[in-house]
Amino acid sequence: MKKAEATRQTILQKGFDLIYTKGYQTTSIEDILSTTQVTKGAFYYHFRNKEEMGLAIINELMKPTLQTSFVDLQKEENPLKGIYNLMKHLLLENDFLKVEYGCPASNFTQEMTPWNTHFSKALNEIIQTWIQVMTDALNSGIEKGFVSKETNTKQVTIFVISGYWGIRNLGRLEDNTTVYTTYLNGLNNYLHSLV
Amino acid sequence: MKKAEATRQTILQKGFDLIYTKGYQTTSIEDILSTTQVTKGAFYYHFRNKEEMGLAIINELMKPTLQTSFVDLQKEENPLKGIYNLMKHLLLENDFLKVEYGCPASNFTQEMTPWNTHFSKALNEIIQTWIQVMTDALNSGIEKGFVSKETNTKQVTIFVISGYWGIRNLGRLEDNTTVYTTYLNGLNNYLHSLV
DNA sequence: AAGTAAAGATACTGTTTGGTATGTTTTTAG
DNA sequence: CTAAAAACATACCAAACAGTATCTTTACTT
Repeated sequence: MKKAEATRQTILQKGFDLIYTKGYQTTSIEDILSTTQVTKGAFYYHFRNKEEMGLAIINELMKPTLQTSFVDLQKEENPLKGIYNLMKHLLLENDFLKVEYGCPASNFTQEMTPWNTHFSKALNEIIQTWIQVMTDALNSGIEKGFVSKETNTKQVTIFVISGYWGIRNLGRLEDNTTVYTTYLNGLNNYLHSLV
Repeated sequence: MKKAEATRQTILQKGFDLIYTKGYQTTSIEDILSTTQVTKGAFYYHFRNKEEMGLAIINELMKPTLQTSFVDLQKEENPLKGIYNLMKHLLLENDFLKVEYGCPASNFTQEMTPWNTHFSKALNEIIQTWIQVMTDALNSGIEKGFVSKETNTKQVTIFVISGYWGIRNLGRLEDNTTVYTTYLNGLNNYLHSLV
């Protein structure tokens, strides 16, 4: 990796870390600079402003990362199992995502949506892809007989993703993984009702 | 109402409006002052600082408002119907809550949790009350035969509330009530699986 | 009506912060 | 090797903002 590209990645990575743990607005550019070896000149060489960095974090860091989690869903034969395992993985086993910090995409959405349309648009693209992948998985699950034919796959997808975002929010408040296991049990029961 | 109390309420009300639509951090005290007839002197007479105002908004405005929505849940005989109607009301019929702005409590939580424990605590109290009320309703629903005896009421509550918070988040992104109706249908199916 | 405390108005301050101007070093192309 | 462009460094600026100091008006009590 070229050196210039390395500093760019440093900024994005550290920027993501700080924003994930503290929020976008409470993370100042100075914060990023002081916790790295990057100077202001370098920062503004790579990004026109703070917003451009934020968008780069979404598009170049978060998007690809989430993309990989879709793979787990796609390689599982039974989508109901796939969905449950994905959620379990995201909530309990992924040591990149922490309870107390919630879901990066969800956090970002909540904080930025009211006043920044660019962010909303970028985030919406991510979530729409997720919805698409899950719906497709459920549809093929119907064909393979894993899911009841009467299932409205789009509806189930929306329902499941809502639950995920919500529980992440709740998890932050309580700062405790027991709500996660409780949620997962609830999800499990729900998914079984779709067979 | 005394005049002093009136200005205090003006601040809280306008503060809530702005925070609900724009977020806490993007709402400056100057914003509140310029959209009301209140001056800085008056503001700082009533509140020691911005945080104290935020907490007052949670405790004196949001808490009581949410309390009233619980009543709907408690007066319904069948808790499953009660839950569905409550959600439907909150999502589609309450013209105080807007799609594009989401759920005030959820928004606040997301924005403040990472850096302000006072806010988290106040918000957690609200949500814990909500959980309690819903669980109680479901428990009495079991006794009355509306809900299956095998139901884990706490689990169902967590599952339902997560869904609500999540869909509000999703609704903001898409800025469209169709996700709400989709969600409500999903919720309806889920609740029927508990009979 | 007068005196006192509550309530409100105005001007100001210190700091944070995003962003710029300008200069220096490093890399790359020819 | 050298010139030019890319990459980085430092000092500075203007705006926004939370909060304070001080002064004036309003409301209440006796």
